[in-house]
Amino acid sequence: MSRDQDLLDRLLLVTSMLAADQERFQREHDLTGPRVHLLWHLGTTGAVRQADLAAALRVSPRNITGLVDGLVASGHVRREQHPTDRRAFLVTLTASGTAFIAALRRQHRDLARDLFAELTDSRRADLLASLDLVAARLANLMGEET
Amino acid sequence: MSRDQDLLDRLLLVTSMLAADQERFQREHDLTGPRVHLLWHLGTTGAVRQADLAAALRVSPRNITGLVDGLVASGHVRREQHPTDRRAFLVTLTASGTAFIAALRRQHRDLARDLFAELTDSRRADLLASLDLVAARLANLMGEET
DNA sequence: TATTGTTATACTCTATAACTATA
DNA sequence: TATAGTTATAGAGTATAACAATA
Repeated sequence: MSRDQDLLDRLLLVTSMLAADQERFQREHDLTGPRVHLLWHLGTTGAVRQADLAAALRVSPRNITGLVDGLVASGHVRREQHPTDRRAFLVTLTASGTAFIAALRRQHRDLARDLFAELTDSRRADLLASLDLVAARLANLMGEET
Repeated sequence: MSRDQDLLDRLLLVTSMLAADQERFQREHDLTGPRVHLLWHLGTTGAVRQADLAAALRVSPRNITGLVDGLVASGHVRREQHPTDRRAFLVTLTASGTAFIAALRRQHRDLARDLFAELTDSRRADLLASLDLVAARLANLMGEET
C-alpha cells in the first residue's frame, strides 16, 4: 500500500514548510535557529545558569558560551552574577530579548490560527488524535534505542 | 481558542521527533544532513553537474564543492568528466552511495508503515486531507513574500 | 562575455580536552 | 574532589568575492 508513503511524504512536506517559515522569521529578526531556541527556553524558565541551559538544549557547555556570547553582542541577553555561586552566571533576558520572545509567541499564535482555520471542529479533533498516535509510535521507535 | 495552539504544538512535536529519527539514521551511517540531502537528490536524478546541485539544493556552488569533497572522501560519490563541457564535472553515485540510497528508501518505507499502522482507512484519508489543507495555507504564507 | 568550479576568507554551530576559579 | 565556565583546537556547513579555465 502506497497510502502510507503518501501520508509520510505529506507530513515531511509540512515539516519542511514549517521549518522554512521559521527560518524566514529568524532572518527577519537577524537571529539563528540555535539562538532562538535558547531565547525560547529562557522565555519559559526565566534566569538560568549556563550549565542548565546546556542540559536543557542538549548541547555542550562550551557551545552555550558561544551562543550566549552572540546574544550578549546582539543585546538580547545579559550575564548576571549568580547570587550564591561565584563560579556561575545567570543568563537573563534584556528588554530587547523579552520583546523578541513576545514577537515569537505572537507569530506562533497567528500561525496556529491561520494554519487550521479551514478545519471543522471534528476534523481538528481527528487531526489531534492522529498526531498523538503518530507521536506515540515515534516515541516507541526512539525509546527502543537511546 | 487554544485548540489551534494544541494542534500546532503537536505538529511541531511530531516534526522534531521525525528530525531526531532522521539524525539517528544519519549517525548510524556516519553521514550528515546536508550530505544525505545531496545523495537523496542524486538518487532521484542520476549524474548531475555541481552547478545543478547548487541550484537544486539552494546552496552556493562553493558549498557544493565542500559537500562533494566530503562524499568523495567517504566513498559515496565520484567526480566524472562531463562529456561535452570540460569545465564541469558530473557527480555520480558509487556502489556504496547507491547502497546507502537503497537503505534510506527502505528506512523511509518502514517508517511510513510503522507510523500509521494504527490508523483506520478513513482516519488516513482525513489525515491526508488535513495535511493538504495545512500545506496549502503554508504555501500561501510563503508565497506572500519571497 | 558568461559560466564552472576552486581558492581565499570569514562566520556560526558543534565537539572534546585542558585549565582556572570556585564549591 | 567535583563543578562552572572559559581557552584551545578542530571540523562541518554556510556565504561572498576573486580567479582560472573553458564556453
